[in-house]
Amino acid sequence: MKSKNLQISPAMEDYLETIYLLVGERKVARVKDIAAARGVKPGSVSPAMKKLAAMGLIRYEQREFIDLTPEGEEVARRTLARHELLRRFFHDVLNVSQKNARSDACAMEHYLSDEGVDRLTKFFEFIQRCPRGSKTEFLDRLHHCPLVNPGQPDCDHDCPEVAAMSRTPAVRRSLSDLQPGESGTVAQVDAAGQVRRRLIDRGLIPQTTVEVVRNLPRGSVRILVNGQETSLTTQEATHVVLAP
Amino acid sequence: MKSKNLQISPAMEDYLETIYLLVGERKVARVKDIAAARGVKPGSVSPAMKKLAAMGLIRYEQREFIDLTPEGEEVARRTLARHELLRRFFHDVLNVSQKNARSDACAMEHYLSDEGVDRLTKFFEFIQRCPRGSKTEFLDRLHHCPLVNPGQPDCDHDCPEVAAMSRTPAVRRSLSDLQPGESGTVAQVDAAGQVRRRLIDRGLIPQTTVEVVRNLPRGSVRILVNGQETSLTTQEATHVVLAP
DNA sequence: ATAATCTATTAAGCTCATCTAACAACGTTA
DNA sequence: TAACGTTGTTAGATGAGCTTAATAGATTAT
Repeated sequence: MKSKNLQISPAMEDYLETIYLLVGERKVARVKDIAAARGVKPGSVSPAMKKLAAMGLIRYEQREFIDLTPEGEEVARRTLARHELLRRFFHDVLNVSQKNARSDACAMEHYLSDEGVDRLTKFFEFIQRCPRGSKTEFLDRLHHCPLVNPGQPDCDHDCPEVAAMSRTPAVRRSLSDLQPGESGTVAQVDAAGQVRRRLIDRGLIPQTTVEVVRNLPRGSVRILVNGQETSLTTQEATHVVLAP
Repeated sequence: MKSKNLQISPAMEDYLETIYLLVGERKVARVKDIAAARGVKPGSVSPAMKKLAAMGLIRYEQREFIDLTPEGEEVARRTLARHELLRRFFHDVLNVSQKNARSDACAMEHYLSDEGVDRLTKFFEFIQRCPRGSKTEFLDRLHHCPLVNPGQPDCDHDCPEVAAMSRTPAVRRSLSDLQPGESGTVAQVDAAGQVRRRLIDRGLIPQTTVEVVRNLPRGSVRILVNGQETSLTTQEATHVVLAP
């Protein structure tokens, strides 16, 4: 009696999820289909099925159709629920492309804690029910806010921030305005493409505190982010908008 | 010249991140410290350091202090930025406990796509800059909304939803009100603890369409969620609030 | 019924990340 | 300088998950 039942691994969860979906759409799951769906070879699937059968998660007789036990179905559904939750968050809330939303969700579904599931669900409940958080009131603003998405039409014709921006576009404090020793809080990374990525990758994300350590020759600054020093060109620093 | 430089693995990213943090707080990273920080044995660290050195990501002479190369530092910082982004989202936005926010972020940081990073950053920029999305206007409401967090004081004394709720608490349509053949959209899972988890795990998350297939004896219903059939007790079904 | 074809299983071997346990280098103290 | 304790390295083993290639069972066509 060897109890190998420590924890179910991401790969095994994926197998269960795949079987669940296959049974749902084609009534039966065969080794070949599972292999194709997961992008692995059939030779990998057989031993995995044995294992799942030994764990009591699938019903599996050699060379027969594969089906989930109630326990396996529970795991599959739970995994799929996490997947859907994450996929929707990335796609519907953050506007990430379907493809990336799906693949991000696919990898992260195995790691999201129960508490995370619960709170993410609450988030959707709020979006759905609070009039101030509802689709038009929050998601549309998020997706169309000209402060964050340059070129978008004004989300709200009485938004003071947007008005301030269009009247005096220069009224903003950026990282390049700080003197050595001064610090501020990042409000926005006002750049796109490579520059944006580079700045974000250095930890310059909103609500982070950043301090200018000293100015370097050749138009660079030495900064302190998350307790670590890095250098930035002054050019790059102008794209880091600070909170007032 | 064997090019083993396919992709950097999660474990290697973790090593780089750990070294980065150690160098930041103690100036030096030693094998022992890295092992302790990652919760592995020193015997696992040495070969990993060899590998990272071969990839040009760390500077490493046997038995000497370990340091990141500029390339390694870039990877470490990028990983850490993802970590912070996710951690903050879970903790600050979703109110997940520090502990879970950290561990969720720690596992997911390796899988979040560039697009996900970008959009999550945009989300924070919006929260920070849009007056309607700002801390008081959005996060506080999210965290204190009595619609979603029972027992919280009213977030806003003229919220029509909350008013409706307190005047006529029975005015709501739940899954148990549907007849076989009818369907609806989940707005909220109005339950806590085990019941909530069970319902969420079955895919009953907000914005999901659910159809009642038929009533079963013994007070159960057969439902269709995400193209799959499941059963629920009528008791459980009453906790699934549907959108009007 | 038999051959051809498809599908599933098995065995051997690979990579990754880890462990344990023996061993080597170094620094400190006696 | 000799001995000891700390730290780092190495070798060998493990386990998960995968591949490939050979083999075995089923199904279909002739």
